[in-house]
Amino acid sequence: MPEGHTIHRLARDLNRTFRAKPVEASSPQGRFEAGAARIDGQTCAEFEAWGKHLFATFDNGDVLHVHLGLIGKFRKTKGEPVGAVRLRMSQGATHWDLSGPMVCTVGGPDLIEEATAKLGPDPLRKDGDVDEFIARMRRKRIAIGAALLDQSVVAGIGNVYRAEFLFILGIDPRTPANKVEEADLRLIWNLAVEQLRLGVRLNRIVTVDPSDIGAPDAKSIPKGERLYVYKRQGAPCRTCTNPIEQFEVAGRKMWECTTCQ
DNA sequence: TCTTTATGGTGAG
DNA sequence: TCACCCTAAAGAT
Repeated sequence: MPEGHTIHRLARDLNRTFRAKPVEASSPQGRFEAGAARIDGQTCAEFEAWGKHLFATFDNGDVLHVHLGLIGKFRKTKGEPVGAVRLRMSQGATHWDLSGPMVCTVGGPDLIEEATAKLGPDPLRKDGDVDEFIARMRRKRIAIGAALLDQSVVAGIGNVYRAEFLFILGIDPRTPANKVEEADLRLIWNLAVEQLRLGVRLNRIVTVDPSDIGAPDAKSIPKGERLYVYKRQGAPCRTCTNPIEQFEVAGRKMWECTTCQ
């Protein structure tokens, strides 16, 4: 399920299957027949991610653009398609099935530039720039809790990470973005780099520090203990035991500990 | 077997 | 701010 770490992990895994190899493409569901036909038989140059956007470039310059949205999935399988599969990409007996994407289009070489023009820096990309992040935050009067979801400010953070980052750093989500200290913005960026990288490695979001709950490492933390505040309304804060509160920021559910933040 | 929810985003009013 | 899009899994009955 997709925040930036999911998409970067997908790019990595898809490259292992398809990079420099010819691709078979089809649309079992039938809603992407023309697009699938256009890339069918082409050789994949590379998959790459920018924030929550995923791109595949082919040797002839064509580009596949995928955005999973809230419910999209891109899964590896050896079997027949299950459910509504918009796009199946195959290499030998290995298939990758895409279902429920918000965006699935094929275009020319300019597609990547067009799709990323409005995106802010991505903490997982080599070209991700903390000063650009700070500059974009400086221009925002909206709450920091809303700004972290704004993909034109920073690309790849979603509803789980924003709640968790603000808890970890003890920042009130309602603080206007342009009033957050530059030092704190730097801390947010650095935390995003660290946490999203961990998310890619584990292929899941784990923000809790293992030592906080006596676990040997992040990978071994059981489900239900991996997050500090997300979806934990009423549960005791892992730091101060006060109940976590739920409210809304930018039209999305948000959780916080009013004592720690 | 229902209904609800979801780690996202757009476009209309 | 709201309706809406896409799909599947989890939760309620």
